[in-house]
Amino acid sequence: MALQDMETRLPGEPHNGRKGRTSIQGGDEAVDSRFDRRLAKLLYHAAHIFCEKGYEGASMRDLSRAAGMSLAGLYHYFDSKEDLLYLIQKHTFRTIIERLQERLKDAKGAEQRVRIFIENHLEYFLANKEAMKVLTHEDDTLKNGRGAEIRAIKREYYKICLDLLEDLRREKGLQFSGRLAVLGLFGMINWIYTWHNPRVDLDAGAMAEEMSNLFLRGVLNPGKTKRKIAKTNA
Amino acid sequence: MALQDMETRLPGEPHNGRKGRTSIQGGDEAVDSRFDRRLAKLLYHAAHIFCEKGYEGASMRDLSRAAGMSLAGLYHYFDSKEDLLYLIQKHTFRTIIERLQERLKDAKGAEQRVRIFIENHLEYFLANKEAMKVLTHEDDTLKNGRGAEIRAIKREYYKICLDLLEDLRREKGLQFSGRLAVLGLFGMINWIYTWHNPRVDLDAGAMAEEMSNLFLRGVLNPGKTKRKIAKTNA
DNA sequence: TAATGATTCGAACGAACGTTCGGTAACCTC
DNA sequence: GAGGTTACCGAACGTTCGTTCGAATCATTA
Repeated sequence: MALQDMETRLPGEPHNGRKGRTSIQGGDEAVDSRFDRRLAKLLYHAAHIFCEKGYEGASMRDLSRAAGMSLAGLYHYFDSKEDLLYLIQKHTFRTIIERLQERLKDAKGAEQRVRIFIENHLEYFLANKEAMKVLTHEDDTLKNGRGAEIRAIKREYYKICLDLLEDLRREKGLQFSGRLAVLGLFGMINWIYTWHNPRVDLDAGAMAEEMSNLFLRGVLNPGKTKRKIAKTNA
Repeated sequence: MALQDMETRLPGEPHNGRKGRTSIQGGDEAVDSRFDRRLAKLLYHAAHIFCEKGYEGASMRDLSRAAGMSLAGLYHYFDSKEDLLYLIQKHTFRTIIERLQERLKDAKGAEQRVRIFIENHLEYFLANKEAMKVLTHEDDTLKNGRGAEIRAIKREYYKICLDLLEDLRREKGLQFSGRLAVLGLFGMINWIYTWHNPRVDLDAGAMAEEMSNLFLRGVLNPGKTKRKIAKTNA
């Protein structure tokens, strides 16, 4: 799901005194109001610009230019530049988790579930490169309340992955540090935004398979390479 | 080697009309001039601030405060804020490559050499966290000439790693994509700056061993997990 | 000691920043 | 078509930005 198709803003936190969702009645599928659809387009353009110039380096004037809207007009849709980043990150994170949980529902076997985690991550990552780079690169840009909220979602995602890996460890009777495995895996799959080139590299599915193999072989195989008992080492 | 101990500025590109190294004669070990030592301290403080706030988010006034020098006084030592980032990145990159080549000199066996690569990277990374985060995080911040130069060094480092892995592949008669292996490995070891906590995590040496094991088992073990011929998969 | 260059500074420059305000146009409801 | 809300904009606000300039201080050497 791209940022353009974003769901409506939750009514919990009204914006500028504006109540949450609007235009409920009337048309058949009028779940998203005009407001919500326009906001989603703005978030999409904002993700593009934050991706290109970084959050600090991008200006609201850049966004106004890209979105074809006046500088002042932007503030009808969100409170501040910080709010903008927050909305992008929250939506992106929530969507990738939601999709993951959907896919994990009917998956059996720890190894298979880890594979699904990687595949889901890479598929969404490569299909939404810009928003995912903003999520990944502007990792600790947000401060205070908004920052804490994003960090909580991040911990939730981390925890899902950790649980999957510990299930795998239990199921196969292995020994490895869950924390190190999770973070090593995250490194592999998050680093992609720095190098992936669709004209050179595999597509998401193939990439997920390769990375899954690389990672799972590393985790699954016995630790016979311990230096002290190795005989082939100098 | 930390940024404070940085070598003298190369004479090739004088600064503000200033010639390169000075104060050659006189004292015994006067390799670094006063200028060079002061510049190195400034780069150290700058790395700290760029690390904390990001390049765009950090201001020259922040640096002037941290370094205890007036805003105008800073410009005696470098041309611009961009030059500052360039000097940090170049020195950090050159140093890590230099150290690597030193260590690779007396290393035999492809596997052992890959282990040395990882160990060197992690040791330097964790001993110089701030400069390495600036190198890693502000990856494509520099543009034009300075950016091209840093990118060239990066390619050089990448190439060293790729060659090591392809030696390994040849020596062990394996089959894997060098590009994917290099970038997967870089992901694992560069991602560290986002999570490593010295009070919780292993030190550099132990971390290098764990990551080497994880990565090497993943690369070395046969690809029996191919889905099409696997029998245990659904 | 005079002279020379290295080093540092206060003050200011113009530009760009995020945000706000008052007003206008468009839209929807009655 | 009147009235009220929503959407949008031009212009400006006050602040901060990177950088520069001329002068003052310091160290070194002639």
